[in-house]
Amino acid sequence: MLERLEIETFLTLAEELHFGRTAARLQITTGRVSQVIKALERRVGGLLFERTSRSVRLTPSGRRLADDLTPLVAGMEEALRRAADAGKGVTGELRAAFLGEWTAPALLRAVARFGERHPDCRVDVREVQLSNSRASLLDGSVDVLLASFPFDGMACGPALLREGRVLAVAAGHPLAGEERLSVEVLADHPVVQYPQVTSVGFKQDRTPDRTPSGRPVPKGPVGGSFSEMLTLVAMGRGVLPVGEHSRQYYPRPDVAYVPLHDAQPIERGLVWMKENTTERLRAFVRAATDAVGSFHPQAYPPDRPAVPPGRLDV
Amino acid sequence: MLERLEIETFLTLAEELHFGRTAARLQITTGRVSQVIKALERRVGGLLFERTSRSVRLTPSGRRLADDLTPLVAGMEEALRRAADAGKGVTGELRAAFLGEWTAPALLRAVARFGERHPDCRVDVREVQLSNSRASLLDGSVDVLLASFPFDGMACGPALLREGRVLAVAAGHPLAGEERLSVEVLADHPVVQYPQVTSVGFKQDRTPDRTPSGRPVPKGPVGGSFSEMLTLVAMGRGVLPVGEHSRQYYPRPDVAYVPLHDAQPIERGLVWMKENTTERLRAFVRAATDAVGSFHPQAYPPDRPAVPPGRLDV
DNA sequence: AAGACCGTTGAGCTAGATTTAACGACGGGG
DNA sequence: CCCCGTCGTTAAATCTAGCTCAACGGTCTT
Repeated sequence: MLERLEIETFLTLAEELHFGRTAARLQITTGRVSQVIKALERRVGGLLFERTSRSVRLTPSGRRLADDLTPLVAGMEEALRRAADAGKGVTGELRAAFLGEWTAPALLRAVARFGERHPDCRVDVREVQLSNSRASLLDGSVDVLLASFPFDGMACGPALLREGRVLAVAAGHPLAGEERLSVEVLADHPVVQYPQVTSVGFKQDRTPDRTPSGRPVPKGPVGGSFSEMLTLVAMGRGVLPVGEHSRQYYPRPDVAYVPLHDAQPIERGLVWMKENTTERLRAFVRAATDAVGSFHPQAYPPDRPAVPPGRLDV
Repeated sequence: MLERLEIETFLTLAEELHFGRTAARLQITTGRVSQVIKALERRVGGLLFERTSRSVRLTPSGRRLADDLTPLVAGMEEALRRAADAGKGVTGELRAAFLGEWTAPALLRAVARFGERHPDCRVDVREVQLSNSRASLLDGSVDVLLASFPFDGMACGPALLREGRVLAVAAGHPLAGEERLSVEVLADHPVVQYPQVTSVGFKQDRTPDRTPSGRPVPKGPVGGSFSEMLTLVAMGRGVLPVGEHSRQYYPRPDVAYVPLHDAQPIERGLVWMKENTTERLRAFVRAATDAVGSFHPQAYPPDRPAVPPGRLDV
């Protein structure tokens, strides 16, 4: 028997023929992919891939193994699905939530797709706030949540939404007139801070304490909610990197949005407590991925073109 | 996808319907079996086994899942075997060794069975000594070894040989006339020690430093080889617990063997470096298991009757 | 009533999985 | 021609979660 990771790594690499993309899809590092494939090859006693730093190709026995394994994996997932159906695992109820109303359409698309596939399962959709998002997962009042990555301590699926970042500044701010900015400017202005309840990883992503070049970022005042934070920006108390969608969803005459051309995109996707990763939940994640398309973690472009947030009508 | 351990645990339990035997076969603890099955059930969303402390039964969905999974696992192993064949993984050469000539017949049986299944693979059989057994695996001059458990730091297959223990004492020793003894007597006489090169786990098993009740065992002189150790016994320098086979293979007028009625049996099986667990090696372990029968770790009786060492003619 | 057997549970540890970072190979562009 | 960016590999460092251990409660036997 092979380990799950060995099978998944092998089949993914056989499909992608690229270590970096394989790693991104499996949420591991390229080093790990290399190790796993190598171990598999040592075990089998022959090469499965011919690879240079320039190309990756299946060997004949590699192709054969991939062809043999693919239907078996499909069968295994099918068997599991049947067991979950029989055990009422994909029926019953699922509580899904979104965080920030502009993401609701994406979630509703996922819910619709899931509903087609599993008509027996009731899905509850609700909204959570920045302040209670974590608690709602922890106390079980929500099973799965569409939220920004990273969401520390939770399991997460692939990214479903991706958008560029813009810097929110007061209308009269010296930077307000710029065409585009570098994230390096964060070192020169106080940055409004997210509330305490949000996770360190999240804050680090949105309001890093250092610029990429290592310069410290001055901390501005803390806001309790997103609109409160925007108000602080409008008052000139600080600047705030936000997602592009804010332009459309939070147009304010007293706030200007300037593109940050060298920032990593913001990614959003489904998160849940890994302690209760049920088959039902997996089915929902699959439905969501199929319904809205997915991105693999930064650095490797998606195979299909990005779905612009604005076009996400249900 | 399921983890390998989940699949194996589930299928083994479905077959054994007993947590203890399942754990023994998989070389894990019953607690782990319980955890894994529970996790699987949580994931599927329903019970797979109905169990009391008295009985374990498959539920309908459990039976269904087992029936679905079994052929898939078989297919996976078949695919792997084919890949190994194509990649020359089960051809080439395999170096197998025995430790103590009386175990040679068992190894030769295994070699014969393996030869039938894999005529393309040349098998070299050789003998190693207590003193160089570990080194021969480490330096790659031997791939797999039939030796006593435990063999620290090496991977091992199921036990293939099992025998009771007897205490070797000098012919004139006060204990020489006894019918049977308890291992507790070890506390009352110096015990001849195995050479330094053997592993701590092995020495602990053969010449423990405490009796089961916790009394310290006095250490006698160290011998460099088995016959040297027996000579020390004959000289009255100490006693030595050995396997029953010694009666037949090391009959000495100056040494008496007295059964230890409450000692765990000595187990022997194949050991190898887990860093190069190749498909070829696995095939050999399977062949050996099929050829000589296997025991699962102490405590749970084997399904088939033990093959007495004396009957192991090739 | 006591004891043997069995599955469960939670705390705790350690081995193994995974990451990190440095490296060498390979092409393309200036 | 050389430098730079991309890519896969590797060894060492890190840390997680897989696993064991031990205590427990239930069940059947004598």
